[in-house]
Amino acid sequence: MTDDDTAPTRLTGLPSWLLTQTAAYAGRLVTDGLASVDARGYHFRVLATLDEYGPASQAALGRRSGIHLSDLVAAINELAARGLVERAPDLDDRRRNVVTLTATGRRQLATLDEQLATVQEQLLTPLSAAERTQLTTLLAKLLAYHRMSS
Amino acid sequence: MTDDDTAPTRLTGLPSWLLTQTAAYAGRLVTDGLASVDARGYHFRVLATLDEYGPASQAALGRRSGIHLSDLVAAINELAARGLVERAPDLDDRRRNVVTLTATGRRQLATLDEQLATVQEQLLTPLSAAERTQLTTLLAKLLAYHRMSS
DNA sequence: TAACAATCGTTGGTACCCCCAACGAAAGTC
DNA sequence: GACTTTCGTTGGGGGTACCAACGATTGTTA
Repeated sequence: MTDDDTAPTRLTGLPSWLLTQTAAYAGRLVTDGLASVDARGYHFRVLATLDEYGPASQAALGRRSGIHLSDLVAAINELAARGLVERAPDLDDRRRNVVTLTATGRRQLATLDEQLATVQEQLLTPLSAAERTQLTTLLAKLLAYHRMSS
Repeated sequence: MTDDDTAPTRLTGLPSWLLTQTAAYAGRLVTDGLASVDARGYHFRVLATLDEYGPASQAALGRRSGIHLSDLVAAINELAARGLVERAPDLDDRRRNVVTLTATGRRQLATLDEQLATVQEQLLTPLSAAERTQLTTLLAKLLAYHRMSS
């Protein structure tokens, strides 16, 4: 019956397959790591963006974090419920909300940073330091290209 | 207002972020490419697995393609509805179904192969030939490691 | 200034991939 | 014969990503 459970070469040869598969493992590690501190990917992305660029409207936040506006609403709701973020109406432009990182949010961000550092180590374990920079360089190149033409 | 729409360095520095983001682009290309010939990822994976290993039970198919048994049911339903696959009860083991690739299915697989080849080209455009093999080597290494310890 | 266009936040829905729990039916094992 | 395992199936959930539409507000411009 040859009941091997190894993948077809049709798949293992495709770069897109390798990418999405490894990304799936990476995603699982990230999701689990963040879940252990009651967070998920969107939360970190929002907090990190706020920390780096300062308070912003949801629209600007979405553009910078790459999160869809409609998904951002729920993410901010969850963050606000946890007291990590504050959402207040913008007095200068009454269409907007101003989202601000709280002190608690900044502490949580530090926790998430640690968690994610651990995850990176788990993810890249089999690679040498040189290989890791190789990988990030190549991925960054791909990302830059596709970010441009979109 | 500095309304740049570029991502925070907090994110761009994380390998897991680079991976999942590039994978997102790759996934979009794959999804669109396959959708243009009325297919999706699971379909290709099933067809390719059948082509390489021959007729098999759904359980074996799931193990080899990495598709969850519960998801495989729907995928085979869709493939069978398109006449690309045949599902017949196994006479030797009446718990099993034997899934077989049809001639139409084999032709469709060829079409999908072409589509995906195009996608690989789109995906890897900014990389040289050497860089492409570098990338696939690194990804394969990561994948092998994480497949083991799971 | 009045009409039009664009932006912002929100809601609700879709798609894909991945995973889990449970079940009846059929096989294998002791 | 009881027990366990496998197989196919159903139903559900979660996370990421996207689209369409809407009221409200702002801007542009004729």
